[in-house]
Amino acid sequence: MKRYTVKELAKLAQVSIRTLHHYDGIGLLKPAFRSEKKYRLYGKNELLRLQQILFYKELGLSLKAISEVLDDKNFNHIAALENQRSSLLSEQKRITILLKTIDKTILKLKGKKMITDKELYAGFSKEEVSSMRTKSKKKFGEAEVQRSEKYLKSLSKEAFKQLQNEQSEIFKNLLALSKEDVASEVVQLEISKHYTNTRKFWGTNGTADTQKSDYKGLGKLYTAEESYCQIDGKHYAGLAKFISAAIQHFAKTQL
Amino acid sequence: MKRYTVKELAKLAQVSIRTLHHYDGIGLLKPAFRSEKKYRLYGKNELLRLQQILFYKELGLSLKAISEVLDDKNFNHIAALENQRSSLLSEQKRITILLKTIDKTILKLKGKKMITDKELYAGFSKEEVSSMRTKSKKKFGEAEVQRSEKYLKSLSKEAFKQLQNEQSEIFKNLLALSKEDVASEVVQLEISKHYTNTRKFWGTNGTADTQKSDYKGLGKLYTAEESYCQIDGKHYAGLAKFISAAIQHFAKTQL
DNA sequence: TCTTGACTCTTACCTTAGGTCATAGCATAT
DNA sequence: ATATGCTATGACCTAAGGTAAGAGTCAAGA
Repeated sequence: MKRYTVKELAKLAQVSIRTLHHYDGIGLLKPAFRSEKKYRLYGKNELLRLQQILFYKELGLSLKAISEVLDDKNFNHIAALENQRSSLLSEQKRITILLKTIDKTILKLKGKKMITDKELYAGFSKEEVSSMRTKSKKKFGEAEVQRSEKYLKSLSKEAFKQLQNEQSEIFKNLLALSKEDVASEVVQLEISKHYTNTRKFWGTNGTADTQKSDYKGLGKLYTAEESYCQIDGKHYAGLAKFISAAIQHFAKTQL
Repeated sequence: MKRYTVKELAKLAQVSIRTLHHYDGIGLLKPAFRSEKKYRLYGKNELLRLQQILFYKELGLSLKAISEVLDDKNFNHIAALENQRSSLLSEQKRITILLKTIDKTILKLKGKKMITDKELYAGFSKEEVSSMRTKSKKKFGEAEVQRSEKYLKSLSKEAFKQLQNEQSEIFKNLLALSKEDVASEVVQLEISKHYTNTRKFWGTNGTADTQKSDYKGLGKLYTAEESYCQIDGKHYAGLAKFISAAIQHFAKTQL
């Protein structure tokens, strides 16, 4: 007769060893017997029972309920299943209602505040954001990118404009500080604001990755395409280079 | 400005006081201030916030997630809602699959073992069982009755036949004992078996109610309609009266 | 004024289904 | 004999409160 150790049984049934310990503890699945050294040893019957347990668990029954179903030979499994079926049905109904509610709420919140794509990319070029997203996809996967995309698009006009204004404000401050050392505290403070603000545009603020190279890349982009750091549509000589240098320093020392 | 104590707020928002304590503890909903004696006092803003909390909770967000949504003014509620929406969608999909699985399993288990109505009422008259159910409904409510109905119908042919056989066996034993005193131990032991078995037919075995009057009613029915206690289709003079008397005694002394 | 009942406070243990250590005993191959 | 791997038990942790104990507080009636 084949005997399984905890590890073997766990692997066979795709559960953790802790789970087997737990089931033993609550008396849901006891080993066929213990070795001399108290090792748990399971047989075919236990494997079978474990599979039944997992089946009922998948259907959402609690371990206690499963105990009752499996141990009461007299009682019929069908009753338990029918019971669970009706629970699942009401849960399904509940979720349907919740989905309707959530959709209505979203519509209401979006209302006329939904910003257009044009407005979305007014602060950053479409290509720039698009490229950032492509890179992000490789790092974080499709789902995460879609999440942030949704976030950006769902920003209200007001919030988006505020972001733009903040960015513009930072540029102005930096312009005023453009005779300072790029490594000076005052300049680096502004850059730190710029970094945070930029990540809000990217929809990646709050994520673990500091995006060091992305941010450095943005700095270089400023020198290559000075139009990106205009202030109120006006160009200021040397500003792009100054900001870019400050960004490189920030990335090197902070990220 | 209106101030609410824990009890008032709890009642207003239909939550427990413990919940308010908890929300305070985790910083989700702090009282506007504390009285001199440390009593929590809430204002309108807190009521409003609590309502928002409950809304999101209803949608299935964790308290932690709710904290984040409500506290990050910068962050948009829509993102959180969209997120939750997709969670709910997959949950709905999962449940649909589970329901299919459960239905298939039920069908398989029932297979050809499902007993027909004809078989179900073969041992007891349809009217009798039906009347018992109607009475039970008043006592226990619809849900409980449906549960037991399911149980009865889900009995396998084998289990059902076994019940019938046991009932028949009891009648035979009682026939053999029909010269004994109805109050004698031997007779009362058989009646006790009959009682348990009958409650299995009724699907009420295991419930708290002893169904004293129902059971006594059944005894009287036996004398009124002797066909109910035939053995293998044969009628035995006086048997119904004997059993009925024994049942009355059992009900009086045991139930 | 004292007492009683209703209310409040904090502290703490309990619930599910295990996850995640820590510590120690056992097994096996080198 | 030792290194590696497996096992055991015990303990603490999670989410969202329920339940209860013990003590302080408040308002009303005697």
